[in-house]
Amino acid sequence: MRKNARVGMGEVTIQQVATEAGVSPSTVSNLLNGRNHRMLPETRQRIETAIDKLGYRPNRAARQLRTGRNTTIGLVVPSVGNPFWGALARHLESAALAEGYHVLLCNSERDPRRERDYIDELWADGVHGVVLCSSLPSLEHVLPLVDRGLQLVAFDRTSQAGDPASLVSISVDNAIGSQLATQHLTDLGHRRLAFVSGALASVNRKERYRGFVAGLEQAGIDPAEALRAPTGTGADDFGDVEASELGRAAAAELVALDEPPTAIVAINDMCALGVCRGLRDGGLEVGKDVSVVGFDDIVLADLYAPTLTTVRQPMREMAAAAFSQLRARLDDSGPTQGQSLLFRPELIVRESTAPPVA
Amino acid sequence: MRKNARVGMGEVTIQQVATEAGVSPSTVSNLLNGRNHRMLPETRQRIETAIDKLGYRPNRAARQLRTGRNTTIGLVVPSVGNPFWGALARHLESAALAEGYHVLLCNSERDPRRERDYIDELWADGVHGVVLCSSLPSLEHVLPLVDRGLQLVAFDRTSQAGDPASLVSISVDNAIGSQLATQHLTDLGHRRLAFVSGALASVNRKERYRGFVAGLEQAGIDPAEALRAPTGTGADDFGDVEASELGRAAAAELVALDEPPTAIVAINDMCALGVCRGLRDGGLEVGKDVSVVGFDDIVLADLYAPTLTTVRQPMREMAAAAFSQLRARLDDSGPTQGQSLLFRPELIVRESTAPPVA
DNA sequence: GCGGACTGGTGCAACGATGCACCGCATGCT
DNA sequence: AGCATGCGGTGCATCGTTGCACCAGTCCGC
Repeated sequence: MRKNARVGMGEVTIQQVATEAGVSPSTVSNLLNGRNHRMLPETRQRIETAIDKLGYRPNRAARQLRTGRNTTIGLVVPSVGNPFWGALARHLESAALAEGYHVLLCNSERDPRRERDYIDELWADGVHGVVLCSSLPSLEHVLPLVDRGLQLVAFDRTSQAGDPASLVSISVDNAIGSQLATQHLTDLGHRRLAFVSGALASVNRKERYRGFVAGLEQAGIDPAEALRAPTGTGADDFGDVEASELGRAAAAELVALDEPPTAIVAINDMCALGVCRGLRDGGLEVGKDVSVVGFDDIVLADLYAPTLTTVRQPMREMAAAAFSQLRARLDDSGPTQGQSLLFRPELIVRESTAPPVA
Repeated sequence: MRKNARVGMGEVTIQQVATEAGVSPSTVSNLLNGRNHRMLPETRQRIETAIDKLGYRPNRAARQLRTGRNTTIGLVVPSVGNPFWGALARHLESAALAEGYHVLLCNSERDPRRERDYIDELWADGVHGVVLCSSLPSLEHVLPLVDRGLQLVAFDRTSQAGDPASLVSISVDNAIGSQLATQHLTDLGHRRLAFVSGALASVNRKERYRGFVAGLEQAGIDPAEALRAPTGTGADDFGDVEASELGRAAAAELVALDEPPTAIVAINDMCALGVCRGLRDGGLEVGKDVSVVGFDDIVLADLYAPTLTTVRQPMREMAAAAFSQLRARLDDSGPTQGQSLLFRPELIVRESTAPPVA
């Protein structure tokens, strides 16, 4: 038996496998790492039998220490409590699993300091590839590690001028998405629209607003006449539940106007759900008195009452792309050039939008 | 400079710090591990300066290889895409972070094989503590590793007779929760209730049903008269979005009855949302014609229209407990006894429940 | 019968951090 | 003088895996 005294400790080592199979550890290692071109089939067989019998699993820490490689990637999101990020986490993990990679989960809670600390920790863990969902316009807080070789994929954030050269950016085309949403509303006959969002602090929020404006212009509506809510939102309006609270407050504001909008474009689905709630509080019926469009197409969009018209982000594909980009850079270890992937959004029409009543 | 040729590789070692500070690696290690009772303040200072200057972070792989310890715990959930599990992931990660631990995320997608493979992988990674959210009544598929020393916390699953002795179970008291929900409905005057759920395959589903029955009995209603939907649900009805689909189908069934129920207890919130949708499809108004109660209190319960009356699970506290239990067992490395923690659920009354119309 | 190639493996020195055993020196006690 | 004790550190073997360098044996060609 093993000499280790602790209850049934079962860390089987390559050495034990080697002994069991009557070969040297090197040979076992060779087999494990596919260097088996010059190995007798019977030797191979013996080793495999020994591995099965002992239930051997290579120790990752030792392997990583030796090779410097590893099969863990980091995922930094504002909060997995938010269904949108939850969906990303799920699909990313799924893509990673298919290639034998693992995902280390980090919730930044939208705190830049936490975001940065996490990336430091990941680096210390030997994680060299991270999918970062940052709300911050600048990535300078992680630049030192990128210089040291950290591979970074920015998700839900288009690339910016100051970004590191090696950065990969993955995002839906926010402007187009918003424009599709807006166009859908104007096509239905709406002329009095409102855009609901917190401060346009992040890149993609700005883009979405840009798409909204473009959509209006296309329909011959003066963007200056369009509404923005909630007003006086220069402050920190981040958060998840908060997004819906914000939508609700915005809706309350809009309802109180002399001439309320007949259609509302919300910055995302959570916000849109809040808007719906706020409208209902104000005695209006969504999908009848007022139309509402969201963004993201989270699971609940199709569950809500009324079901929510929204702009879908192809999450599965985007997550898969994030992983494969990361993986390619991790493997080749060559100084690959950064790039930007913009996915095409899709308008999903449901019940929350309809022609204006008047 | 460093001899490593790869672009600006920045893996600073303890040796470099030692050289920089003019001491031996052992001394640096001593400081790092709090063995600094016999160290000149100035020596300590020199080392700290060197660490800062070089931006040194201990290599976890090396540390783990040497000590056998590590600060990563595993989390296996059916799917983080589901807001309920997303919330758990978030809170668990938060509790772990506070103590310097990390969370490795695994989506089992409710596949027992995947669940087991993941736990194997985690073990190979040197992860000795796992929070497992299994839908399976039996844990035998992970028993071998538990015997080898794996610390397991079962979440959202009360302990069972066949469970390993060291297992910690954390769950809300499902029976009480369901009973509270049912009692709330009978207090409102409802006499004709239905219970909506997929197959009562898991432990907590059975418990919830038991609470429902208990609630009925308490109100002097014969449980035999209560309805169950959807009918003929012996099969696999797992999944997330599926839960809502199931609720919707069940609602359709119930609406079609000669004497439809006036109140519905759903197995969880996602299911309840589906029920609401199905009722709406059938022309009934939730919170007026029919009352609906959910379970979990996911974020969307308070956003839905109408807002959902539900039974809240104290997720933050439960997640914190899961982590601290795990941590205690990981640190002491003593053969701690297993235990079962049952949290008190709380009924959250919102708009989806009201007295019956008739 | 000697160089060269091939075959099926093995030896060994790392990777970076750890922590026990131990060191030389000074001081105290009897 | 003789021994213990405290101080501020250091030396070294070790964790499990890896992969280059190397080896002994056989076979071939000239």
